[in-house]
Order: sequence, then structure tokens, then C-alpha cells
Amino acid sequence: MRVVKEAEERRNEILDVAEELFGTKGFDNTSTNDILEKVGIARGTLYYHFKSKEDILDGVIERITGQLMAAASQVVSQEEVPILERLTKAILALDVDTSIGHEIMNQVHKPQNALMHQKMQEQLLSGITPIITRLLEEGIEQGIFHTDYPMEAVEMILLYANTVFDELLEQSPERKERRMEAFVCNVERLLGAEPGILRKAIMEIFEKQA
Amino acid sequence: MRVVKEAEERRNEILDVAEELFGTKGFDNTSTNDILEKVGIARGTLYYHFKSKEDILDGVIERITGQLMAAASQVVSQEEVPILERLTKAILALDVDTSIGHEIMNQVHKPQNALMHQKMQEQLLSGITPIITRLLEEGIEQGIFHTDYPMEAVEMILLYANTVFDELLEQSPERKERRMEAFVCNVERLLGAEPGILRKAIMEIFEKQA
DNA sequence: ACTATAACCGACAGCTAGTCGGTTGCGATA
DNA sequence: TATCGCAACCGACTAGCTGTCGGTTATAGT
Repeated sequence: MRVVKEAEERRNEILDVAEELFGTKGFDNTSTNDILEKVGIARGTLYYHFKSKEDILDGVIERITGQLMAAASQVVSQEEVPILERLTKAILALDVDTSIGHEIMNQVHKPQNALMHQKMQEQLLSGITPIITRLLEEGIEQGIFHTDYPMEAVEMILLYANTVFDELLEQSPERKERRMEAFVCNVERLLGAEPGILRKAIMEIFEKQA
Repeated sequence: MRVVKEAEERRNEILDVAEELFGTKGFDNTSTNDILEKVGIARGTLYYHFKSKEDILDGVIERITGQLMAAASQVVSQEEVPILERLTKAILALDVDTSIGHEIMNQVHKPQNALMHQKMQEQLLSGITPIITRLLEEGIEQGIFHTDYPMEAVEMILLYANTVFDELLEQSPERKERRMEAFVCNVERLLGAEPGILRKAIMEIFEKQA
């Protein structure tokens, strides 16, 4: 049976299926056949909407990073919220599984998904760094942070957060906590903030939620 | 014509060719046929020595990281050299193309080589972090560094160095210099060293070489 | 009702990684 | 020196993959 749909709708159907399969089986272990069968279309149709398998991956990643960046932007732009709180929330939005992260975030860190991980990291770094850097500069004006290299500090923080936090998942709770403490402390140092001030801000956020 | 060699010799021949091809064309774009033709062996022979294409990649990476780690260890163990100098040299040994790095280091950062990059990073991080952490702890005892989280700080530094420095290659000289300054400054902060002290140490090393 | 075209189809080509049963050189043993 | 066993080697073959292409059909606009 033949069903005709508008290009963008079909495109999104394909991306939905691809995102799920890439997220559960990984990019290399998902064949284009897996995708087109699950969508219920023929081979030619798939390649009518995407020029290659990698092009599909790019589409999936673009959708996700777009959503993540929008979320981060939204957090950062809330000028009535204290800077430290905005900073924390913006960083958390990237790692903790928000409603956006989906399954992908879990699988993205396995060696089989190296390409996905790298592309995602590239997009996120280049897209989110300027957003958070702006926030940081605001904090510098307010005298909360002190650094001559805000952008480079942000890069370092995001890169570390994006790479190491996932290996953390299968660690013991004590190690996890120590890692978090270390991370917070290192962030404070990089940003030139008063020691302990970020830790305090984070705890306040969690108390507020409880 | 049939030539018989000892297993380890053949294995190294294969690794030599694979390293060159992976380094110039990337892992995905190198077929097992490319390798076995260049070595001059049959298909079955290749799979007699390696159980899969990925197994070959692992072999290549293991050889390189092994050499890099040995070089770093050697630097760190020179107890008569000041700590700051050893630290600098140990980190530089990883990025600047030493005689070890070969061609691979240039290609390792392209998106097509994501798997290579990831495996290499994993090996390097897990292998070199403890080596440099030990050095850092020595510096803490001497009162040069101050941090409660030496290992995590080292992780952050190595990760950043390994990821960002290569993108740096195609930047303008001014940007490059600024990046280096920022990096040095951020390292000082993470290690809890006196501001400017690492920068001074680095300049002394370069002057000594000149 | 007609037509242009966007969306769709599926057979096919060309490549790939990995398997397997068979072969050969070589060192050990007697 | 004769022969025996095994490590090293061979290459045809399988199964599966991505991407192509000429042809087909639904639908929107006239």
C-alpha cells in the first residue's frame, strides 16, 4: 500500500525511528533497512529524504542539540533568577536526562557510538559555550566571578561535564559524590568564584525543589 | 608465493600498515582488503592474527599509547628535575608530535575517525592520569600545589588538552596564543598554584632549549 | 478532466567484514 | 635422514550493507 505524506512529516517520522534505533542499538549496528522497515517505507523513499545514512544521524543530532540549546537559552535568559542558580540549571540541563535527552543520552557514550558522541559534543560545545559565556560575563560584572578567560573556562567545564559524567553512572555512590564535589570545587576555581559559594547555591536549589 | 614468518613479526607488519592507512585515510575508509594487499598476505592470514577489524585498531592504539605512556613515565620519574618542568614536559609529550605520534595524531581528530579518537582518549586518560596525579601529589607535599582533588583536576586538564588543542591547529596565531595563555592560567587555578608560576616555568623551558 | 511534479517504489550493483576447509613450510623427534 | 604435527597461510565463499536509478502513483492546481 502506498501512502503519500508531506516531505517534512515523512522526514520527522524517519528521524523519530532513527533516533530510537540509534539510541538503543547504536549507529553502526542500525542498518538503513532497520529504519525503513520500521517506518514502513521503501529504500528509495529513505534516500529521497536523506542523502546518506550519516545525513540521517546529522538530522537526529541537530534536532536534539537544538532542543537542548533552546532549553539552556531559556534558563539563561531569566534575568530575575540569581546567576549561580541559572548557571547550575543550565549545566544540569545538558546531562541529567531531561525530557529531551531521551534514550540517546544513555547509549551515546558506548564505544560503538563514538561518531554520535563526537558529533553531539561538537555541536553542543560550539552552541552552548557562547550562551553560558554570556552568563559568566554577566557574573563577572556583578563581581561574582573573576577570570580573564571566561570562554575557555566554560569550554573546559562543558567538555568535562559531557565526557566524564556518563562514566560516572556505573560507579559507587561514594565515588559519585566525591566526583561531584571535585567538579564543583574545580568549577569555582576556574570561574574565580569564592570557594564554597557554588556548592551552597546548588544545595539551595535542591532544597527548593524538595 | 608463500612466505612463513613468526606470528609476532607478521602481527607487527600488519599493525605497521594499518597504522599508516588508518592515519592517512581513517579507520572507516580503510578496508581490510587495503591492509592485506599492502602487507602482501591473504584474507585468511589477516584473520588468523586478528579476530576482527576493530581488533586491529585496538592493537594499533595499544602500541601508540604504550609508547606515549612510557615517555610520560620517563619524564615524571626524573626526580632531580623541578616538578613544574616535569609537569610541563609530561603534558607536552602527549600533544606535540613527538617521534611517537606519527601521522595518526593529525588524522585522529577528524569526524571520520571518531572511534579511533575515543579509544585513544580512553586509554590515555586511564593510563596517564595516575602517572601525572602522582607527580601532582609530590608537588602538593612540596607546597607548590594546593588541591583536595588532584586526580580530578588532572583528568580535566588532560581531557581538555587532548580535545581542544588539535582544533587549534587551523586557528590564527593570535588566537592560538590566547588559547595557550588561557590554558596555562586555568591549569594554575585547578592545581592551586601561585598565579603566573607555571607560565614562568614554561618560558624557562623554552629558553633553555634555545 | 488534465497535467506537472512531489513523493514513492524495489530491483540492482558494488563493496564490505568475517568464515572455513584445505594446504604448506618447518622444527622436533627418533 | 625420514616423518610427523602443528603453526602459519591461503582464497573462495557467504551474508549483509549502503547507495543508485529508472519507473510509478497520488495529489494539487488549473
